[in-house]
This record gives sequence, structure tokens and C-alpha cells, in this order.
Amino acid sequence: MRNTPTIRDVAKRAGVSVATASIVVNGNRPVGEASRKAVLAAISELGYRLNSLASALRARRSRLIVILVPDVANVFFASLVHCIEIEAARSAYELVLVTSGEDVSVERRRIEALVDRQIDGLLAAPARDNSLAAFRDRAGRLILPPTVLIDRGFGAPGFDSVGADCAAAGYAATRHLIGLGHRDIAVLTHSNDLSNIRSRIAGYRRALAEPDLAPRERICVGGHLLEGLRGAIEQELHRADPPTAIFALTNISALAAIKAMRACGLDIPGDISVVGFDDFDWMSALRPYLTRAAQPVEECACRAWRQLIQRISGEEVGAERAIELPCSLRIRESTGPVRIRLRAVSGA
Amino acid sequence: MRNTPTIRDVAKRAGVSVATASIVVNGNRPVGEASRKAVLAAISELGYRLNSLASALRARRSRLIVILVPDVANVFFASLVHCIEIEAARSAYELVLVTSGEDVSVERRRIEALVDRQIDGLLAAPARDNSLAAFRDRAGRLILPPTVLIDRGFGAPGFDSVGADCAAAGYAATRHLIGLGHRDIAVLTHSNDLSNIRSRIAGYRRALAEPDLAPRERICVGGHLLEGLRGAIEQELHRADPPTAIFALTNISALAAIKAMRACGLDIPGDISVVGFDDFDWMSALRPYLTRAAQPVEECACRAWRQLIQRISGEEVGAERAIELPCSLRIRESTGPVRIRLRAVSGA
DNA sequence: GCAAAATTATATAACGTTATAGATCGGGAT
DNA sequence: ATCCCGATCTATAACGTTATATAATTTTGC
Repeated sequence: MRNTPTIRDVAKRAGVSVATASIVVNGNRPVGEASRKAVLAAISELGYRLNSLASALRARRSRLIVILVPDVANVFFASLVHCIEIEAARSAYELVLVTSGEDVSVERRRIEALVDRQIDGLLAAPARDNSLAAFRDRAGRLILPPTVLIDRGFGAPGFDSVGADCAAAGYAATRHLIGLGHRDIAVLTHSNDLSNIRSRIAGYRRALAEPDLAPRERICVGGHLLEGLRGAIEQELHRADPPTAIFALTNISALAAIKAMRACGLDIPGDISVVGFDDFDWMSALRPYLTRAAQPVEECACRAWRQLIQRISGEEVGAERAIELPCSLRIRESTGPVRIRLRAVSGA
Repeated sequence: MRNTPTIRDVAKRAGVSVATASIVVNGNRPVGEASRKAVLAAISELGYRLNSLASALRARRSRLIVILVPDVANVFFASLVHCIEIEAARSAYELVLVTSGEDVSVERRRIEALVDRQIDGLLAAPARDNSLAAFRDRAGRLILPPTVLIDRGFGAPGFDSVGADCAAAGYAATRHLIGLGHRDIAVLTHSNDLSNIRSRIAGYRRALAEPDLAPRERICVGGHLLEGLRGAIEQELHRADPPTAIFALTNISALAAIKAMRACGLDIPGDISVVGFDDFDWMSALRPYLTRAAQPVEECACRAWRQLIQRISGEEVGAERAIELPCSLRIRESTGPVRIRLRAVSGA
């Protein structure tokens, strides 16, 4: 079995030096028309393909960018990845995706493996706000390539970050519910130690703190699995004084909330109002069609990509930059005026 | 700025040769206890990290496997990827994901870019059944690393493949509807030129072809976008003789069908029954809770991974193998007995 | 025509690793 | 002592590319 042809074979066949052949392949320096044609012909005749491993090793540049997300089965991240791919397709870089499964040690192993492969850049929605801070050498320098954080770890020192203005979104969603007369608004979230979630909660608190209201603050944390979230909110619903509205801080929490409400026989928005987070077209096929705070996913993807490319190409060497983009509240069928409670919630 | 340490620095510091240091790093040959400890200490002191690019170039083995899917925003593929990641985490390989966006030329470019990076293996749900067949050199040999097809291109010559028994699933779903009295069953699909879809249609046809029935065959093809699918099925619903049941061959088609039925004011399953494809836990939160043919995603992932690893390690050099796994029909709320049609469908 | 300048081409040394083949060294059998 | 053997270790040549510095060639200016 013959080996695959190398640039040496190409050069020999084209009657030029390997240096010239390499220049033709990369197109980074001028080359005579005759040589160029000869090399191109040889490439085509031999079916030559560049060995990017060798190229990257020598040029100290892999042209590979990684996007890391916790979970592709979460539609928010799936959509984010989709948008980033569109940006990447227009660029000279190859983009690959890896997931952490919300697990810091998995995340660490995978990033290490990819950094060892000399990736040029990293876009990351990390498992924890500070999980990338561990990537520092003895002298405290980052051993990561240029990195932009998305959705999580917003404003982490040493990193550029791009995210939605979650505080404003949390405030707007809560105001909407308060405007409908709700005073007992429970928040449902998978965790409360992520920057974006903390901001959403901060927005919620700010709305509750306004004068002339006597609202109650309730925060239910249920982990990132559907069943755990459902359990957390059901517990709240079965209390003597259940909330009249739920603000689900992630799309999975919203799903869990709907499931819990079904199980308890509660009507949305008749018995209880629900506001969700994240909004995609196809969700209009579902019932109830949730009122949601929508993050500007395409815009996040676009800004994050641009920021990363700028860093990689060294155009900009300023301090880290944190870009915060506005959300929009889309009011639909799942929120309505608060009602006098007619009956207790049915059995546990 | 000091460069990152190389294995040379490690060897010097440990007082051994680079060869010995390399052996310690790779652990593939016996090494004296004293040297081993010295090298390990040096590695830790210097913060040495292996340059996988150089390693892969020399060893002709990158330990990188790629999974290619058309679209991560499709829950079926998201779930498949998730399951494959679980397999990969237990292995010595690094797994990265890329998407084709259902576009053959995008797919081709990305696979080329990754093959040039000397990946060791490829798991692919290709955009078209035969889209990988283009990767042959002048002599007709594949220039791909060991490759296993999943979900699509089942049985393509020259490739191992793993998929669900779609013909049986199509038959079972259609039989279920026929058993409820339906004779006008429309199929909704994004395309009809993929092996898995063709099998589903074949199963549908086989069920329709049984004696003593006079069923009508209708196949609506709507492209892979939600709106196109919705348009296709709405056109069918607005005919003078609309179907009494719909068999949606993919999870997106099912979503489109539900959306269309809502728009037409049809009740499920009162006015019309719906069977979908693909089934995941969280779908139980949606209404209507669809009767669905469920593919064994975890099992597919597991078998595909094992097959690929076997090929890579050269354990098995036999002819290509096609593994077909059984689906299960999960009957829920969206299918019911056929009724006399009471009213025409409301306006276009 | 001829030097200077511009253009185009090349030889060669990296890039950081591992495979290969051979060197070194005790120690046990002869 | 001699020989041999297994256990360790090492010098060195790849792997396939590109950067660098230099050489060869052509063009330009006067």
C-alpha cells in the first residue's frame, strides 16, 4: 500500500523546490505563474492533501477553534452552537464542539486534551463560573489560548465574555408578574452559583424590593435534571401557601414547572402563571405557549466569535471586555391576572 | 516570554535521555523505577504538557474521533451525541462534534478539514446516504479513516453502519392506526431520499398493502425546516378529502404536524390522530403527549462506538457490518379511533 | 549596457515528538 | 575470566510541514 503523497512528491513532480510548493499551497507569498500552475497540476494529479498536523506543528497555528458547552441536548446551547457554526463557516477556522455534561472534572480533562492539541481559540460556556481559572501555570499565567466566555462566568477576570443582560430580563419578567397582581412568585432554577442565574435572581429581587409591595421571595433550586427540578417545584406547590406564579430561569426549569403543574392538576394561567427563559420559534408548537424572556442568541454568537477572532489575530490587546446584550420579554398565554385561590392543591 | 517546556527540558532536568522521558510519558515500555520517578518529578516541576500535534505526527495516530451530525438543534441528534459522549468518556480517545447543517458541500468541507487533521475515526450521520462515497482517491480507495454510519446511509457499501429497524417501526405505527380504523393515513417527512426514511415509508406501505383494506397512500415531503413541513401538511389538510391520521416520520415533522393542526383548529386525537417518531423523556411535558415510534438511541450509540473502536484497533478486518436495532411503539394520547367527519376544515 | 532594485526560487533548519536499532551494565552460567 | 542474556537506557533519524536566510533571475533606471 502506497503512502499518501507529501509535499515532497508534489515538488518533485512539479519540478520545483518543496519551499515553492509549500508557498503555493498556502498562498501566503507571491509565486511565478508557471510554478504555480505546475504545482497545482501536480497536486491534482497526485491527489495531494496537506497534513494539517505537520503544518500546525511547524507554523504554530492550528486554525482550530473549540466551542465548549455543558450539554447539547439543552436547546439553548444547541441553538448557540448552531449560530456559532454559521459564523465559523464564513471564516478560515475549523470549529469543533465538545461538551462537559455540567461536570467540572470532565470539562477540565477535555479542555486539557484540546489545549494539548494546540487549538487556536476557545469559546466556552463553562460548567462553573470559575472553572477555567484553574488553567494557570506555576507563574499564574493562563495556559489557555484566547478564550471568550459565553452565557456563564460573565466578567471573570482574565477572560473576555459575552452574555445577555440577565438582570434586566429578570427584572422585566418579575415586573410583568407583579403588574398582573402576583405577590407570591417562586423562582425555579437548576443552580444559583452561575453568574447568569445570579443576575436573573438579582433582577427578580430588585423588582420585589420596590416600594408598596409586600412580596415574598422564594427560590427553588433543583439541579440540572428534569426530575430534580420538578421535585423542587412540586414541594413548593404542596405547601400551605403555594405561589401564584412561577418564574423558571432556564428552559429546562420551565419544562419541569409545566410537568409539575400538570401533575398537581393546576391550570396555566388560570390557577398559576408561568414565565420561562429562552425562546425559540418551534416552541410556538407547544402548549401552553409560554411567556418567556428571550436571550439574543444569534447576537451573542456573532459578538463572541468576532471578539475571539480579534484576540487570535492580535488586533486587539486591550484588557478583557465584557459584552452584555439586551433580552426581550415575550408575553404569551401562560401569564394572567392573579385570582383568589379557590381550592387547595390536590394530594402529594 | 519563556516558551512552554518540551520533552527535552524534561529529560535534561530529570537527567535522562529524551527517549526515556518519552517512554515514561507514554508508558508503553518498561522503565527503571529511579528514572520514572525523576521524569515524573521533572514533569510536575516544569509543568510540562505533551504537544499532541507532534506526538500524533510522529506516531501516526491522533487519538481523535469525530462525530458528524446534520444538526444539533434536532433533539434526536442531540441525544445521539450525548450518548456517544458517554461512551467516549470511558475511552482513550478524544471526541469532537461537527455539524453539516444538512448541507452536502458544508459536510464535505468539514470532513476534509478533519481528515487533513489526521483523525483516527469518524462516526457520521451524513447529509445524504451516499455523501461519504465521494471520499475516494483516484484509485477508488476511501481516504477516510475507519468510519461508522449512524441513522443514515444504512448499508452503504464500504462502511459499517448502525441504525434502527425503521421498516418494522413504520409497519408497527401504521398497523396501530389501521387497527383504530384509519384508512386515510398521510405520511409527513422532510425528505424521501434517506435510507432510514425510505425504510419507514416501506414499512408504512407494507402495512397499507395488507388484504381487505382499501387504504390511500399519501406522502408529504416538506424539507427540513419547520415551516416547509407545516406548509406541506396543511396543504394536505385543506384538500376535499383530508387524512384522518398523520404519521410524522421525524420529530420535527411531528412538531410541524401539531402546529398545522392547531392552525386548522383540529383536535388531536378527536379530529385526527398523530403518530410521531423519536421519543425522549422530557416530551412527556408536552401536549398532546404523542404516540411515537422510539428509536433505541443509547443502544445505537453504544454499538456504533464499539464497532468503530474495533475497526481502529484493527481487531476486526472483516467485511462491513450493518447493525439494525429494534424500535418500540409507545402508544399515548395522540391516537384514537377514526370518526365520521363532522365538518370541513376551516379556511385556507 | 550595467548597477541597483525588485522579483522569484531554493536549501536547510527547525517544530516536538516517537520508533528503531544499538549501547551499556550487572550478574549468572560456563 | 569469558560469554551471554535480560533489563535499561540512549543517539538518532524520521514524521510532513513552514520560516528563514540566501541565491538566482528578471526588471528597472539612467
